[in-house]
Order: sequence, then structure tokens, then C-alpha cells
Amino acid sequence: MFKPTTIKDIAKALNLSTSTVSRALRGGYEISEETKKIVLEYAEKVNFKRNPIALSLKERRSYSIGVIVCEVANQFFSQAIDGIESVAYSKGYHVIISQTHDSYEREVINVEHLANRSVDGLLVSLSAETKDYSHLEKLHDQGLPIVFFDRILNSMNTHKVSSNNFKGAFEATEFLISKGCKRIAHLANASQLSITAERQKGYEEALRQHHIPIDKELIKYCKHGGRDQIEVEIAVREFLSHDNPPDAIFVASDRLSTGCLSTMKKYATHHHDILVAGFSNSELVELLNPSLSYIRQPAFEMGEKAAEMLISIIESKYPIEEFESIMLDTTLHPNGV
Amino acid sequence: MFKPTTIKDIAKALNLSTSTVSRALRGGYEISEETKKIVLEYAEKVNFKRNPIALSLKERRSYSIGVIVCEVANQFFSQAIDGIESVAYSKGYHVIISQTHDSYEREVINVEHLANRSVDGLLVSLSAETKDYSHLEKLHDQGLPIVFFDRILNSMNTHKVSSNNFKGAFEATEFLISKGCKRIAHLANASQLSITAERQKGYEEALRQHHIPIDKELIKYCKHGGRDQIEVEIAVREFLSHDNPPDAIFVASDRLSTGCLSTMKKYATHHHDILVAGFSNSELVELLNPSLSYIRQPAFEMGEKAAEMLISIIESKYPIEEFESIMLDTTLHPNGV
DNA sequence: ATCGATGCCGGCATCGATTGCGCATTTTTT
DNA sequence: AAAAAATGCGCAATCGATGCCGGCATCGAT
Repeated sequence: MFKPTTIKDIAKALNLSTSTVSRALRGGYEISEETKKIVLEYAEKVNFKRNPIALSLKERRSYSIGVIVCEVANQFFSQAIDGIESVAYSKGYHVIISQTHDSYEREVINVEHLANRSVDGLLVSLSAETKDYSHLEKLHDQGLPIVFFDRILNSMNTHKVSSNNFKGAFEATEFLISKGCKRIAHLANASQLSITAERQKGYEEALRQHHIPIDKELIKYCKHGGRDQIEVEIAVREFLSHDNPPDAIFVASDRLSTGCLSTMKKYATHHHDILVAGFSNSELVELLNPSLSYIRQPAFEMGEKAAEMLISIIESKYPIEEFESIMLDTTLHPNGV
Repeated sequence: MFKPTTIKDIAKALNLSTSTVSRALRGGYEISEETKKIVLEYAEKVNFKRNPIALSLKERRSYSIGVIVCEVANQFFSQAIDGIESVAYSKGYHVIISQTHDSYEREVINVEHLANRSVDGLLVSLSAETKDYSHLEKLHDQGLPIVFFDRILNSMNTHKVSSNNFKGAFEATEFLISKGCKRIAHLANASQLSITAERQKGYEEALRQHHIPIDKELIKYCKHGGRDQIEVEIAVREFLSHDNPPDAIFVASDRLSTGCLSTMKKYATHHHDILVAGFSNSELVELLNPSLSYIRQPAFEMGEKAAEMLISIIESKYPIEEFESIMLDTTLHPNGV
């Protein structure tokens, strides 16, 4: 069937040994200019490409990095992936993308799959459901380079890239307060995620500084990250049907933001009275109705940084001792009213 | 660094040969139950996983399939990828995703990259810029299985999956006519794409059947598929500033649809007088303002079908002679007015 | 008792590319 | 002119897993 030319074919055709061909093809300090020219020309002619799989076996590495995200349909992640790819390609690495759909089982399967010597390192943003991290810790202990981005595992000693979630949440909440809102609800992601805790702290701190009491009934978590629309819908409808309903909602993530708006449009007759601000990297935000004030994360840059860090670990000669945590700033985009 | 246990390590530890261990690990009809048990237990204990790279080298295949799309941020493609993955995983294949960003150069690089014996087959949706298909034809001639979906290359003799673009376009245009529109513009994708031609035919046929003259000035192509927002903006602004401007726009693809709406919101003071209908698989469509009537493609199913077809070619013992072209129906979702 | 049949397992080559070592020549040095 | 150095290239091992072939023992049959 599909059978590309190998170094052996060239050797046979040119009546040389495979070693000579191999050396002629790369550097080749020990090969005469003449032979080198013959080999290179012939290789070009038969469109020779070295077999990366054979190389991986020999070199015990694959020049590819694995990316674990909840889903590529999420614009934050697709932008981050663009950043990852731009760095990876420029350094000669493949990128293999794997989606967890915020499921713990899928995360375990995908991580094991990728780790098994087919990637040189892993870029991970945790699934919303994940509470047990042993699948990652085991691999990391065995020496597989791992860098976290966005949804971080604080307890693991490695590089991490995140955005300033506390500040982003704080600014968004303060913006809602500045618009006169007094009862601000918080629609949050799964409680075990790093981003959830950080964003909730920012939200609470803003309320505190403006002397607005924190009402636990106005904070709801989506433990599957809004994997099913219904999960978001239930939470938002509880807000809406509250005896003393909120006059604003601060939403902690992309998927939840749009889910929240859909629900409001569907069920709230008076939805223009409720301001919504949330994290979103969607390019369609400005076209939404009800409108959404949004906090944007520098997804592309986060991807770039994470990929650079991972590749630096992979290519480091010695075990890394000192690990970095990078935090990038978000931007607030007010909208509506 | 990262060094997983190999079959050799097990052999040494158990004082057996590698062949025995190998056979004990899989079926092993020639190995005594006793040795088999010892090997399996030890393998389990040291968490042995066979090295897929070594296997790929030996078997001359990788159990992975490559997917070439313009970008994963596009919901149509991310949904198609979900379909592809669901089939691929269930049959034991990896999925490697590669983005062209509608650039011809990137397509060539990515295709070559994947083809080089690291994938067993390719699932391709052409880039908007691509006019020369030799990079794909060469590989196909060499025997690499290729299946097209969505953006098809008609001249290549292989399986193809598309949606009924003609019918979808026809219905959307007819819908606009039924709403009383008389001057319906068409914002199209790159002219060499299969979907562009099919959708344009549907549009023109609807006009013809309703005795509306076809005005070539009301048809504009985006030859980079709307890779840059500015490309769409220029086209739409030309529509808007026309002496006799359109009262509706039929848009041929997802990215163009949203780009069109943005531009209208930005520049058209009277944008509510212009109806817009277009292809879109975005989950946010219902929340858009200006509103959009949309044609939805069965992206997930298209991905499933394409993956099934590709895997059937890969696993077929004999060269396939008869190729299929599958066409799935779209659905129209009217909105606004 | 000898031969054949089986059961169980090890040796070796293989997939494609790389590389240390070593063997020829040729060129340079003394 | 003889010794030393340099040049150009081939042999064989290696990476991990597999599978053909062949060896050795045990058993039953003739």
C-alpha cells in the first residue's frame, strides 16, 4: 500500500551503505562533497522524507507535545491552542490535541494515551470534574514534563500559566456595583477548579470593599462546567425565581456566560433589568442580546507562554528545580445599559 | 528522564526471553498458563504499557488518523471533530488535528507532516485558498487513504461526505423571498471551494424559480474565507453603499455570517431593514442581534460518517474500487421579523 | 526402543534511522 | 622514504515489539 522511500532504498540505488546515506543527509562532516551531492540530489528526486517514527524509537522522543483541554469549541481554548501551535511549530514540535469534555474518565484515558511515549510533554488544563490527580502525578513522578495552564493544579511542583483571575473577577464585580447593582449573584464553575476559587475570591472581595453582604444563596456552582446546558439552566432559574432576585450576575466562565444569557432570554421576561458580566473569549460577544460585559483572558499569549515553558523543560539537560508561575492580566469590556 | 518499563525489563526480571513475554502478554496460545500468569501479574505490577512507537515501526502503521480543517474555533468543525473522535476512539484510533487557517501554505505543510507515515489516513476539508491539489493527489496516488468532508475535491476518486448545500441554500433564499425580499445579495466563500459553487447554485435557482433577476453585483466572494475580518467588512460595506442596496443577504458560511452581522451593526444605521440568512453551526446564533436565520449542517454526523469511511479504507484488505459520496440534509431555522 | 507429535520457549531477524568503531586509502609530516 | 595523520566509508549494534523457525523435553504409538 503506502510505502515511502527509505534510506535503505537510496543506499541500494546508489550502491552505498545506509550509514553513508544517513550521514550525507544530515550534516555529514565525514562525507565527501561529491557523494553528499549525489545523495542529496537523489533524495530530492525520489522525494525522500525520514521516517519520524523510526526516529522517535531511536531517540526515545517524538517531538510532539500533547494538549489536554475540555473542548476546542470553547474560544478561549481554541485561541490558546493557536498560541501553543505557533510556538511549537517554530521549534519543530507537533501538537496533539485531546478533549476531555470536562469528564474525569476521558481525562484519564486521554492523558494515559498521550503519555505513553508518544508525546514528550503535556500541556494540561484540568477537566471540571477532576478531583483525583494521581494519573498526572504518577506520570510527573516518572519524569514526564507537564505544564499547567488556566486550570491549574497548585499542588504539583511544575510551571504554571494562568490569568489574573482574582483581579479580573474583582474588576467585573466592581463594574456591576458601579452600575448601581446591589444584589449580585455569582454563577461559578466546579468548586475544585483553581479558577473557580480565585474568581470567587475576587468577587467576594469586591463586595466586601463596597460593604455589600455576601449571600451564599446567590452563589451557585456548575460541577460539570456546564457540560450540559440543563445544568446552567437550573442554576440560573433558581436565581430568577428567588424571593429577592439578583439585579446582576457575575459569571465565571465562557460556557456558563452564554448558557446564562440563553436561559435569561428564554425565561426572564424582565431580563433587561439584570446586568450580566462574565469571563468570555468569544468573538461574538459584541453581537449578543441580552448584552454581556466581559472579561477577556489573553488566551493566545497564555498558550505561547505555556508551550515555551514546556519545551524548555523538555529540552533541558538537567532536571529543573525551580518552577515558575506566570500570571497574565485580563481586560474588562463593559457593555450595555 | 522518562523511561517506562519495556518488555526487555520484564524478560530480564523474570528470566525469560522477550519473545515469551511478548506472547504471554497478548493471546499467547503457545505459552503455558503458569508463565502467562506470572508475566501478566508482573506486567501489571510494574505498570507496563507497550510502546506504540515501536509497534508503529514494526506494523508500518500508527493507528492514528489526521484531520485537516481550517480551524477548530469554527463550531461546524469542532462539532465534526467530536463526531470523528467518537468513531475513531471506539475503533482504537488516535485523532490528530491540524489547522490550516485557510492558508494554502499551511495546508501543504500540515498534510506533508501528517502523511509521513505518522497517520494511517487523512480526513480533509480543504482550505479556502487551495487551488492546487497536487500535495494531496501525490499522497493519494502513493496509496494514502483520504476522505473528504464538507469542502470536497470532486476530481479525486475517493469517499466524500458533504451536506446538501444546494438544497440548504435554496431553502434559505426561498425563505428570504417568502419574507418579501426582492433584492437578495449573496456573500460567498472562496470561489474554488465545492461548497461555494453548490450554495451559489441553490441561491440562483431559488431566485430563478421566483422570477427574480440575478444581479452579479450582489454576489461577492471572500477568497480567504474571511480569514481576516476586514475582507468580510469590505464586501458587506460594498453591499450597503450600493445605489440600489439589497434588502436581504444570504451568507454562505459560518465565519462570514458573523462577520456580516458585525459589519452591519457597525456601519448600517438601518440594519434592521436587511434580513440575513446564512450557514452557521454556532450555538450562540439564537442570542445574536441583529438576528440571523440560519442553515445548520449535521456536523457531528458528517464527522462520524467520514471517520467510518476512512477507517473502512484503512482496514480494507484489498484496494477499494467503488467510492461513495454521502450527502446529508441541512435544517433551516428562521429567525427575526 | 525408536520415531513422531506435541507443548513450551529461546534465538534471530525485522521495521528505519543513527552512530561509534574500525578499516582502508590518500595525504601530510618529519 | 617511512611514519603519522586525515579522509571517506562500511559494519554492526541500538531503540521496543513481534513472529518465524528451530530446539529440547515429554508423551504415546508402533
